[in-house]
Amino acid sequence: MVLGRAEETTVTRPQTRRKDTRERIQHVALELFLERGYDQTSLREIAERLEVTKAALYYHFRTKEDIVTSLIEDIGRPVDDLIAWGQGQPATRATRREVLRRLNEALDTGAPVFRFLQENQAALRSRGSADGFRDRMRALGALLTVPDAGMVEQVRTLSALFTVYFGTFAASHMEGDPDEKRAALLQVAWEQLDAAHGYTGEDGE
Amino acid sequence: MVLGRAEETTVTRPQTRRKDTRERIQHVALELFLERGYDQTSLREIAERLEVTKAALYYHFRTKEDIVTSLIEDIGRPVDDLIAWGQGQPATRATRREVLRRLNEALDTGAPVFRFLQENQAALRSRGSADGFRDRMRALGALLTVPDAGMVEQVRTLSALFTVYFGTFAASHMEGDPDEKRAALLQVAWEQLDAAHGYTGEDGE
Amino acid sequence: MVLGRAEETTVTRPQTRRKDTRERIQHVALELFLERGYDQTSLREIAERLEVTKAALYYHFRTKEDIVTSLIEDIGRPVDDLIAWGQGQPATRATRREVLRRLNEALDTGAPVFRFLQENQAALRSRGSADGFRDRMRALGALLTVPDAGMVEQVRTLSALFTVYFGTFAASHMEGDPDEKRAALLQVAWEQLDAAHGYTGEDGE
Amino acid sequence: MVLGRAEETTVTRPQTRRKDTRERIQHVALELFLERGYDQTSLREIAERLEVTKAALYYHFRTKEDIVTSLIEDIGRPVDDLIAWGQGQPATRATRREVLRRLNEALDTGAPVFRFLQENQAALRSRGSADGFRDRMRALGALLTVPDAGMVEQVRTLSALFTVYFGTFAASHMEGDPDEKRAALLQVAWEQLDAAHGYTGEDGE
DNA sequence: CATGAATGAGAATTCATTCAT
DNA sequence: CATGAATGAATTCTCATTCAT
Repeated sequence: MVLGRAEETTVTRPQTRRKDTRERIQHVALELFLERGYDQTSLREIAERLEVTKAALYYHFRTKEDIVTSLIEDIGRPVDDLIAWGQGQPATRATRREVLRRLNEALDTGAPVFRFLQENQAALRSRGSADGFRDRMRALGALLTVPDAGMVEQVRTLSALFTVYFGTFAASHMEGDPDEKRAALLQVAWEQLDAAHGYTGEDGE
Repeated sequence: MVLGRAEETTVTRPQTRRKDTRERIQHVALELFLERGYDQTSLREIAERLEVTKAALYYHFRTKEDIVTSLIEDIGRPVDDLIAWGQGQPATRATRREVLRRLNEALDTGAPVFRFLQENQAALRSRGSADGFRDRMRALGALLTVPDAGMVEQVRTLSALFTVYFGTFAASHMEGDPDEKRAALLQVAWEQLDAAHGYTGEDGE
Repeated sequence: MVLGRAEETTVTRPQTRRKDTRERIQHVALELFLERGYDQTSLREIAERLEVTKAALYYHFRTKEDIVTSLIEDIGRPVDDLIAWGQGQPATRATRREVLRRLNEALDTGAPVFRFLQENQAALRSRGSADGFRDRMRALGALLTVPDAGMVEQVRTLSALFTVYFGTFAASHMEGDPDEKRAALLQVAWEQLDAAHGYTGEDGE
Repeated sequence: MVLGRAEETTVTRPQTRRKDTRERIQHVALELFLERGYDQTSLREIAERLEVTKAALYYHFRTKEDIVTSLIEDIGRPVDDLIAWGQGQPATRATRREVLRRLNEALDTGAPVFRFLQENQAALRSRGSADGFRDRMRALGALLTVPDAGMVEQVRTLSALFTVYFGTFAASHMEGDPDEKRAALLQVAWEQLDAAHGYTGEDGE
């Protein structure tokens, strides 16, 4: 988008030994993984779009899976941090609201990778790449509930999580201002959270 | 060669196939697609698990994609019916509740295929197999909203749909009676629906 | 098409679905392994010389190593039989002589495979394919010695084994009648055996 | 070169390389060639075990084959000297005995390289690296025979050579004192030599 | 209905080698 | 002396698909 200007003059830079090849690979790989799916995306395609050779990819990543792993790590860390933070806080309404708010925020940044994980679950499962991810989602869920919650309360909590999580993906297909949409997701999720915990607005926790 | 005659008395089950082979293929294919992902599942594996040859699969299905298509059709029809029914009804609270109730029900039966679609989105997209599915989800969403709804109301509707849809998958990992879980999902989704439409329990629509 | 009679002159029979492809692969593979070494021989080359596709090889053998394994088994069995036979016999001079005689004979038939094993030891070791072979040689050696033999006696026995074994390979580069060469190898080996066991021609065992 | 000053105080051994890097490469290469075979050993592995980069190897050796060539030359020269010496001597019993004695000695020193050549014959043949070696063995054989020898005599000579040559490798797997084993090999080989030339211990040559 | 044999295309990966710095 | 980044060519292997029998 804001690239523009410099773009035009550079036509023949394939030879330019770049520093950022590793990141460029991650970027293009994610792009293609989203377009065509993980399994459908061959390293040849990634290399071609980058105008390097397949072997160059192998200089930077030991395997195809390694590329995916590096991608996941980048977004896994923020979520891990969030979980760690949440576990260190008292289990209050404020904490739960903050957890959802931060998740809502993290999803905004890492949306493409999250979507990739979401849409390629089966492909990644066999490779164990995304298994850690499922655990993280469960940990987040745990932060939002109370242990002795009834089934309906649990579902309401789950529902709040889904609203933020899946809502982010669905929202990208909806019209409207992105920030406004995000805010709406969070608001609704918060309502569900309050419903789950029987918070009516009168009594605090 | 000299089979014929002895056929009926045969004790060795290999012959048990015959007419229902087509369904057995669908069954095993779905099983493997869920275990290892669509792309990761080769026809060889399907054939092996069925104890037939690859070539035998080609007698029943023209291509690998055909298998998936047949699978989707089986569950697509119920959803199509649901959509058609919904579109023929007045846009009342009762209709919307019934739409969710039927979806909740349909998911119970067709859960494995839905999950397969869910987890293999990326793999199927390229082949156009599941695109029709996304459309169906959108059509369902449309049945639940009103045209001039605000963003928050839309999100609440979406949230209701997610609760039923994703909740079904998540619930399979939760402990508790399946029927009770299903009922809880529907109840929460209905609440969200009412919230989306500002229904307070006093005035009907 | 016009196969039958014309068979001999046929130039274009690639399409003919043959029965003996498996054996033809083994044959050509061994040929190439001997010419260029195991690692240097690619499946592409084997396929080309056979005028089939690489994939055809994989129909008949699961891996490249499997080809080698199948080759070794063919000659391993005769040697195993020989060892088994030897172990069932009393440890007399006659038995030892017979062991060498049979080895001399087996080598004549399986010479190419033995030579292949001999010249590709390092290449095969890592794959564990030929390890069983080393064991067999040792077992043969054991059949020829007595437990309490002195070092010099052991060396003489070893020497007899080497004469038959390595002599067969070296002999192929020497001029002269093959049968006569084989007989000479055996005669010398027998002499060494007698020397090893202090047999002078007077006293039997 | 410009290292100098800091040189002495260095504690971190990585620098310990320097001048002897070439030899260290030869050493590690031989080690790996023996462990995994020539073709199976990649320059990457050699570099890794040496804790240098692949490119560093190329500073010392033009190609992978050059490494092997340098290795062979190191042991080829002693054998060449031995051949030259033998050819300059009268074809007496004493000369032949001395040839075997020196070979026995040379094998002791250069055993690993000899073994490498022995176990990688096929891999090296295609590259012509070891062909010179086969010639050398033949030249040695020629030094031990007389031109008009009968077949059995020739075999006995060959046998003497094999005893020293292959015996050295086999002996490394046998228990006992190395020097004693070597002596035994030479003794037996000498006996075979005498047998080949009809030397009974009465009449000299 | 089903199989045995085969193919053509393409995948991931590895290797020896190069060269600007 | 040595490295980091890259390449071109090859390799093993897998897959969906075909077809004569």
